[in-house]
Amino acid sequence: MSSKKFHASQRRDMILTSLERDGLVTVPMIAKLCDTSEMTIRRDFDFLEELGLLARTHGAAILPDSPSAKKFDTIEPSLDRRAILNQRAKFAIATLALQQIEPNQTIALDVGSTVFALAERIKGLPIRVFSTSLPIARHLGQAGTKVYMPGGAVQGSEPSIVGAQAIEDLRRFHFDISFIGVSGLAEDGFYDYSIEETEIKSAMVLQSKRNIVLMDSSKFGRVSVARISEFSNINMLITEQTPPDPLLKSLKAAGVEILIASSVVTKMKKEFSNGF
Amino acid sequence: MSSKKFHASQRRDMILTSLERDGLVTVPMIAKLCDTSEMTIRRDFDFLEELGLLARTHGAAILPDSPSAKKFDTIEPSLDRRAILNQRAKFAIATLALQQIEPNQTIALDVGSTVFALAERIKGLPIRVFSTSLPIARHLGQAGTKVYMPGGAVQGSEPSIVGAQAIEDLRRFHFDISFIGVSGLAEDGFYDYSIEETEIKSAMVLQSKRNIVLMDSSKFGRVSVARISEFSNINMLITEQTPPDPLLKSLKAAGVEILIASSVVTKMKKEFSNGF
DNA sequence: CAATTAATTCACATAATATAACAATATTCA
DNA sequence: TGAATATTGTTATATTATGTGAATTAATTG
Repeated sequence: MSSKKFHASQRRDMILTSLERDGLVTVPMIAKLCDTSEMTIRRDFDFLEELGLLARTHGAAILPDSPSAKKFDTIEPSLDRRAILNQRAKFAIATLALQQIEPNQTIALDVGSTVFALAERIKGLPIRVFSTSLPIARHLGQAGTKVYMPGGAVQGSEPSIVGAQAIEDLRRFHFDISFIGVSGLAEDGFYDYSIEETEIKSAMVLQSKRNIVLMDSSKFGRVSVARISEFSNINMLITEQTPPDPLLKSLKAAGVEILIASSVVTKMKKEFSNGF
Repeated sequence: MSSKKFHASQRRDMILTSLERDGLVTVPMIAKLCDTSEMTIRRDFDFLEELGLLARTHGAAILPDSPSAKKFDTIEPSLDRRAILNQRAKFAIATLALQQIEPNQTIALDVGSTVFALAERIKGLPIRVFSTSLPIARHLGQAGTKVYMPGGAVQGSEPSIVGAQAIEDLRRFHFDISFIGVSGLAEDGFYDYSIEETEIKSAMVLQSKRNIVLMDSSKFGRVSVARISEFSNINMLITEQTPPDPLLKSLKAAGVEILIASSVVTKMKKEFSNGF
């Protein structure tokens, strides 16, 4: 009868389909289904795990615990991957960040995967959102939350709006809180590796009552190309590990409040503890 | 007997047709079908991959994870599917559209999957691009082509910028050509199903020397909520099938030039026939 | 906590497929 | 037409995917 050898892509399709349907697949299951050796299926599992599309356990493969990664595969691969990496930490950071927001405030969201994690949790809330990030605007727009963007240019690796026009547009807005993503933290301030991005971020900071930096600990001590802001303009830093001593001292000296997010996932009664 | 050899374009057509039908084609399959060597088919696969019409894997070729489809629609798989099916038509339309562009022009790109197909082919060219579409801006930005966007709001199902601010920003620009995507064509003009979108499109039309509508034939005779423009403002319509008679007559009466894209895949000497 | 069993990894053999270089053929165009 | 160009076919070589069985690791149980 039909010689039923499938190609790699077909097998992987079948794996993902079964996985979505049943929530769990075993190696022998798929091996029989595809009429192939178990080793091959194991290698397929490895491959799909690399992409974050499934998680392996002993004896089976299950859905990955990455809610954002899978559903929104419109996200840029690079961002996508970064987001998966420290997803737990980012989620915890976003949770703390969320608690800083109050109803009917106007919030500015910068670019970056950590800020994106916050955007994911923000949807549907009664707030006004402004962002320079294309993925964030798109994601929230799709979810029914209106997002305002400045005009300007999209250019370079980051999917965000930059340039003189964007900065000028920004000046017409005022925010209750800006959430800033950064790529470096040194003793004299926060850094980013793109000059265009830092210009925007700096402008954003100036238009906000409060400025909160979101960063995961991997960026501690990293100095990038350009400085976004001195510590004195930043009111709060939310991260998931205590910064090393010299940095900590500088931050505290400048009056930056520091929140450490515990990555332990706790169940919350409501989406908010602050009365939303 | 009929061991007639096919021409390259015929083979490529057969490849794409098989691919659309089965979702996967192998080199030996097509080689037998076309009575030609496997090497030739591999070269055809390479060629079609370059154009983004298929994706190669070891041992087979599969549907590309259609950038145009995926990026436009995060949730609905059925829509996704349709986009893949019409991909060839969109590609052909985009090819003709490309030939309307000349070096150093300023081009406005509207939203929609057909316009996105054009954006995909535009990258790297020496032109200035303006767009209200988030996916297009992002895609081109990533590819190194700078894109200007208006400020405004992102809201609703379409990932694009709309609203009063966007329209105001638009008025400061002037374009050599606007490429407009539409969702309906009736005897009295072009239509779209979102009122916000039509406002933007109309504004865009007013800022352009030439206006070119890109649409595939599935939209013929479909009337949506709001009219974008009368025919008289549109200079050209590019599609892949001749519109039915009443429409055709109205279009011609209004002086709209009509280009019918042939979906036969042909090799081009250069990326452009118009001297780029 | 061994002892057992199942699952996984590893290393290697083999088959399938891809690539590169060049020869042969067809096509184009002056 | 004949030279120039592009396409196709052939072969040898490299790369990749898969299968097998032994060695290793993790879970289970008495």
